[in-house]
Amino acid sequence: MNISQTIYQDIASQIKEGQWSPGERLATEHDLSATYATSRSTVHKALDRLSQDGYIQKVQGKGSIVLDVHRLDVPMSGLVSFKELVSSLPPSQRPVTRVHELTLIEPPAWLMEKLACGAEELVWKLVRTRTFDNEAVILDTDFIRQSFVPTLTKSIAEDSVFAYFEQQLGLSIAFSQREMVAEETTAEDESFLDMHGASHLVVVRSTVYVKDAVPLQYTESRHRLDRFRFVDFARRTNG
Amino acid sequence: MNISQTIYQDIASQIKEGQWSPGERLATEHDLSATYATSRSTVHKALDRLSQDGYIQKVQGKGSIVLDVHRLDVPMSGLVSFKELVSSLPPSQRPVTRVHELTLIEPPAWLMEKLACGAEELVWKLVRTRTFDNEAVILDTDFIRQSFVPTLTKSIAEDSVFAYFEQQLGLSIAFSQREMVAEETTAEDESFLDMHGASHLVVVRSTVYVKDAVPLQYTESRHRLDRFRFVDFARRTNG
DNA sequence: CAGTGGTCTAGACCACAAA
DNA sequence: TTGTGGTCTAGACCACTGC
Repeated sequence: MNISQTIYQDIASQIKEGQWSPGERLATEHDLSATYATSRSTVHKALDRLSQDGYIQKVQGKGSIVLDVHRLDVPMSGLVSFKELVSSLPPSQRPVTRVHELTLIEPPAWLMEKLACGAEELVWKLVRTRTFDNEAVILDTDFIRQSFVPTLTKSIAEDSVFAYFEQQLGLSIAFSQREMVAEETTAEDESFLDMHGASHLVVVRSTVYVKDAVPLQYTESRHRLDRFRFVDFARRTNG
Repeated sequence: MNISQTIYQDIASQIKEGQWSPGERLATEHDLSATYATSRSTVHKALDRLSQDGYIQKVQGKGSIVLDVHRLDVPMSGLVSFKELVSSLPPSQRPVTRVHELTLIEPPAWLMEKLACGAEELVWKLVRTRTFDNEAVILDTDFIRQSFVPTLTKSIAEDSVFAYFEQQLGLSIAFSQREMVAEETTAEDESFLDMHGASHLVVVRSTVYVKDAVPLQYTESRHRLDRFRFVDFARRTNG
């Protein structure tokens, strides 16, 4: 763990645990560099990230002000896997994941373009529903390149494919591009989800990349409108 | 303008203009520091931001790889005002903004909480619709603290309130918190928007803060489903 | 092995806030 | 005026890539 990361984690958890009240000022960068026996640049970098992530607000000439962080809602911004997201919920509210299809397919043309792969390369097709309160409300379809993920099982798919990628396969995710739109309900939505006659749902389409900007996975996640929620934090950057 | 910002802008515009193909490698940080007659740290910071914003992917031991940036869609991520967002569209597709209400009100309790203001402080209520292709599809309601914005006129509201805040009042926005959900159509939506009987819309609620984490404005933006679109880029952070 | 980015240092000067 | 964060420097060592 970096010095910078350590400082970030320390202060972030202090703020999350309520050791700082909103409006209070953190120790100065100068003092923190002494506390952690490091240079001010290193402290500066840590506080920069805290500011980017909404924990503090830095004010030149004044100091670093602790913000109100009851944004424990759904931190869907950033790269958070479904499993991580779910583990922040109380057990009674956790969803059930059901695997409906797990097959190797030959990618159609549109998918070959999304995944930048050839026709000879097989792709895992994974269809899952997420059930909350006995109602299936999210339909996820993943397409994963077999050249990166040779084997995939139902039990992995019921748990977390990302955890499997990172911990078992050593595949580390570099970044993702995501798009959200609302679309009309299809027959497939009707058959997998408890739609109660709703005419639309929110569709999140994303491509996940490993390093070197190589596409690993393309996912379409269809959410029933009343179960959709997205929270975001945007800062005005200095540099 | 910073050295770091200059480097960022230079390379970002080169990539946007297509001077680099996806997959190409930028000059090394060492070479760039010579080119811009600066230190490697400064170049490093600039490339870090390019990587955060999805222009490049940095790979240790290898270099900085240019990514595919046809994410010219709607860069709603980050702090982009409606006016900035619109100016990226061709004139034929630009919306018409109509001001329906511009009044000073006494804030109700829920709003006093959102804006952290007292009952004696008046608040501007601004109701606007955005019309695309002769259809009103977005209904925006803004609540703005009069203590920060003493005067507000219809012509400013038809243009851009953010530009007015920053350029005329010297109020600089520090950050914003935003939430998106889908909700049922109300009678007010029906009266202001061309809903064509749609039962739901996407509601984006946001609070905009100036420095010191002081709330300036609370906004509710209601989008007809078929006109809603959100694009996002998430990187896996290193530090 | 050489070359790359990742991190860190010890110090400098500047812009801004508060007294 | 003092103290804060913002930026930058010149250099160092490390981790990783690719030959």
